[in-house]
Amino acid sequence: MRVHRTGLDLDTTDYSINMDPSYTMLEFDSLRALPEEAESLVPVAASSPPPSNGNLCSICADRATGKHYGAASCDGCKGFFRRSVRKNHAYQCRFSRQCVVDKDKRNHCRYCRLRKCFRAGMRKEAVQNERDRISCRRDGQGAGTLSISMLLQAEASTHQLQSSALGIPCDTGMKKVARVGDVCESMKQQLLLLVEWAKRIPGFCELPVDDRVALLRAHSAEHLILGAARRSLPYNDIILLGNDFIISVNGSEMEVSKVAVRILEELVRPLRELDVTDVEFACLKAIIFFAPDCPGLQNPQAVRQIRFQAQVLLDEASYEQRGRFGELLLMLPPLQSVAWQMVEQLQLARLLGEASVDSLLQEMLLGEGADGARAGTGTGAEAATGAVAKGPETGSHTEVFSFMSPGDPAMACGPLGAQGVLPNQFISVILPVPNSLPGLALVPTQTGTEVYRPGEEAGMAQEMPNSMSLPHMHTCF
Amino acid sequence: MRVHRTGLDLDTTDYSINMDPSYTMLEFDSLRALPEEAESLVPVAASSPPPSNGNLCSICADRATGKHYGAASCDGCKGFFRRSVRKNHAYQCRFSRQCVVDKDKRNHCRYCRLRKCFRAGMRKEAVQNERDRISCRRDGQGAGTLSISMLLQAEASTHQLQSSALGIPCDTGMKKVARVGDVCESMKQQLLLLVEWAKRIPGFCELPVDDRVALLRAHSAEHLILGAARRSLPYNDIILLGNDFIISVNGSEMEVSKVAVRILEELVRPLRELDVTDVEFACLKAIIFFAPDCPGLQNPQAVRQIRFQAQVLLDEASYEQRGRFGELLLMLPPLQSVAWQMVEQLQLARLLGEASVDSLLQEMLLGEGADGARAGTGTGAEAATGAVAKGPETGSHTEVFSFMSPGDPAMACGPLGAQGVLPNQFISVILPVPNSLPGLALVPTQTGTEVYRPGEEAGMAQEMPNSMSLPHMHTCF
DNA sequence: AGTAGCCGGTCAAAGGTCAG
DNA sequence: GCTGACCTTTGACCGGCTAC
Repeated sequence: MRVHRTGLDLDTTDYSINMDPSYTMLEFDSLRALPEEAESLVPVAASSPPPSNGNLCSICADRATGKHYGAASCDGCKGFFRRSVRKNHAYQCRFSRQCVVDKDKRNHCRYCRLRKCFRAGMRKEAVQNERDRISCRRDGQGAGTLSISMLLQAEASTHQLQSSALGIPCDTGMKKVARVGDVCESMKQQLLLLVEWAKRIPGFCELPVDDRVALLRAHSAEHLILGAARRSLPYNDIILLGNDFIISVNGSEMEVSKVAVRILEELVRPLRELDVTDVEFACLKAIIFFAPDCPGLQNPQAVRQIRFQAQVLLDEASYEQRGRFGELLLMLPPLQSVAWQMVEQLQLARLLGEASVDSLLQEMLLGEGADGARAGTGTGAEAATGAVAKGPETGSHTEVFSFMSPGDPAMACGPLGAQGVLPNQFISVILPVPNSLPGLALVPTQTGTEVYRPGEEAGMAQEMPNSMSLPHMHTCF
Repeated sequence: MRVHRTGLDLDTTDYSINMDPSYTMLEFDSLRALPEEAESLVPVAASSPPPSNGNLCSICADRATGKHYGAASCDGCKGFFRRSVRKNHAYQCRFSRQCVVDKDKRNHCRYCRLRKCFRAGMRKEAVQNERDRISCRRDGQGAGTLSISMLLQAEASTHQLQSSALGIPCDTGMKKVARVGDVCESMKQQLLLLVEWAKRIPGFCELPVDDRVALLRAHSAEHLILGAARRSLPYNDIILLGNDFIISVNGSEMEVSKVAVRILEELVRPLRELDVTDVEFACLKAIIFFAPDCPGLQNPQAVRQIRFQAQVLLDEASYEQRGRFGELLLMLPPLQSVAWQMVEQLQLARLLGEASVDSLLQEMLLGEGADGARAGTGTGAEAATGAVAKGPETGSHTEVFSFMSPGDPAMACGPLGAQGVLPNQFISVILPVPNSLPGLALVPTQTGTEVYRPGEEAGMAQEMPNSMSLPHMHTCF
């Protein structure tokens, strides 16, 4: 054990500097040290080539001697992990399980050290096992590797677009209370931004086009709600829409304000209490988006893998505070619930003629003709294997009740025939930019399948023929 | 531990640099410098090794156990030096700082002993930070907190009850395919077991009675689904019910089998891939149960705290596999989704007269007259503060659509008047044990508010008058 | 054939323990 | 409370195997 100094005793200065390392940086390091994979859990979560931390131990930030048991680590953490696994040690933290694990203090708490080993990607299966090592599979490289910076960029780009492209003044003092139409307009804008966001995620662009469509539809309502909640964090008792209208608890129409109250109580309040960071928001968004049990996915495993990465990124980003990661993930069920209620309200408003719902909202939010707008709904991600084959029974009571709720199970399990038809039409609708967002510039997607044709987008969403894209739902009305 | 110092020991300079820590041992540092003559470049260690040879302590001439902190020394001097440095002890010589330090008299003067340690070449830099305790782990188990063993006990007790109390053989080969009635019967049994389970959780028993009722209602459907999924893990393509009936993907009625497919695809499959443990199941159950955004809670913070504990327990139980905790929590949104679909099916079946839904199912699953059976729904946990005050608008379109879906928002946000009326009645219904579970013995709860009265429970659920307990929902039909 | 990467093992020298 | 005989843990270094 080299007590402190290496042969070259120049470390002394470094030492005093490292005494108080910004812990976040250490986290960042370990965060980049994404492990190869997580067993059967997820195929191959690509190992990220650690750009900055090069040869730092992802557990304690000491000098790493290579990858050991799945994580770049120093000899100390390597030996510690091996001994712990071999002897099946059950450590206990004498404090609150948030001990700092760095070069100086790594021996202070074995529980927290071991835990950080696991978090950094060490796997106990790698101990004592064969020497073969799967290191051949080490480079997933660019394919499907998520990173914080990528997510932040995607987020920033849509925010840029939002504030610069909208012709509506965003910073004037008095904000107008939104009416139903304003809400719909805002939702539409936000949905377009969601598409933009998704296109900035390389993993998304590499998915089959049908899967991309499915993902865009599946949780769009939750993204709207999450975005609204986030936007409203600085305010009290109002929801700030993307188009600068507000929804007030007291001053808005009843149907609208009911959802608003839930957003404030169940989402804004806990988000505020957690003081969620931008990074955490970005991760949450990706976690919601890449839902592997989204109905009709051709390649759910790829989606699961991306979500896994996002989930691990969030874990790393929120590691410093004990229990924080769990609290963040536990926002998702209420978010889903509120989102559904919003969709129901929208449905209702449309039925009553209070809102004009254009095709975009129809297809993304109301899940027209498909299973969209519902979380983890439908026959399941892998349903295409057979369970869906007996779909056509939907007709029995379905048509009667299908208008009951956009989340009606009969709809969700409806024939998947629409999948073959809808997606391409759908994507042609949502990818071009309507005039309402004049400054919005689309970057070409990496797959090149969708092309932005400047002349064709105007009013397209409204004018799109429904005959093909709404094969099922519209027959119910 | 190898101390990697070469013959060139530049510590002298370091020493003077490190002088600051207001340490009275500084005295010894300078003292140590004293013996050096003009040649301060000569390493101390090189000059120190006194005639005292390999296996003699260079401080007290006792038998040395090796090199410690830079000098061959015995365990006594080693420990003495470590303690002195660690505790920053300031000794004083009562004589003239010329005390003899040998095996016999080494404890006579700590000042002179420590000085001799330094002179022999011991360096305080070689003393490390305090480490973790090796043995004797004291369990700082706080009272009133959740624990794994508590959760496992609660789980085990309901399993015991289940297998011993049911008059139905559980291990015969051929299992019967459930019809709608069988499903309902199973659900009812499981809901009663859920109540039993909850009563084994001390934190639950300490909640206000209305909150206990609210929690029991809020996510009962998810518990049924989770239980079914868990029970079905060992099988393929079937759902095993608690009463030993099965739901087959192919052989069951359509409505039932649709939910079954989703359970299999979205829940059983990932749970199986994760190979979820009993402990993890137990934690998940508690996390689902203690939902702080359950509508109408008087004390959401207490519930949030319990869930936090459960969530942290799960984290600790699953931290050995990277990303596992997140994957487990991410089962909850699809679970919620499937649960709602099941409730909708149940509602539908009841509408069509296919199922006889008794009061228990009505109140716990369908959320009659309250917001139950929905996850994180309603006006929010803290809604009672004011948002609900303007509830009565529910009547507008609500009655028309309230049967649309058990999760209908209009219902969820309905007047909370029911809360004052329902709970106590409700709890009186679900706490006694119907005859269908003859062997089920209730343990008295710790609060003592509910008492098991053996003579009164028979058929109570069925016979309970609906007039009070279903003030809202039943008027819709 | 050589080298890089990762696993296993070793053991001096850290650490902690707990009667006395 | 300190001491020190006795035990555990740490980690720098090295040997060996596999893949490229």
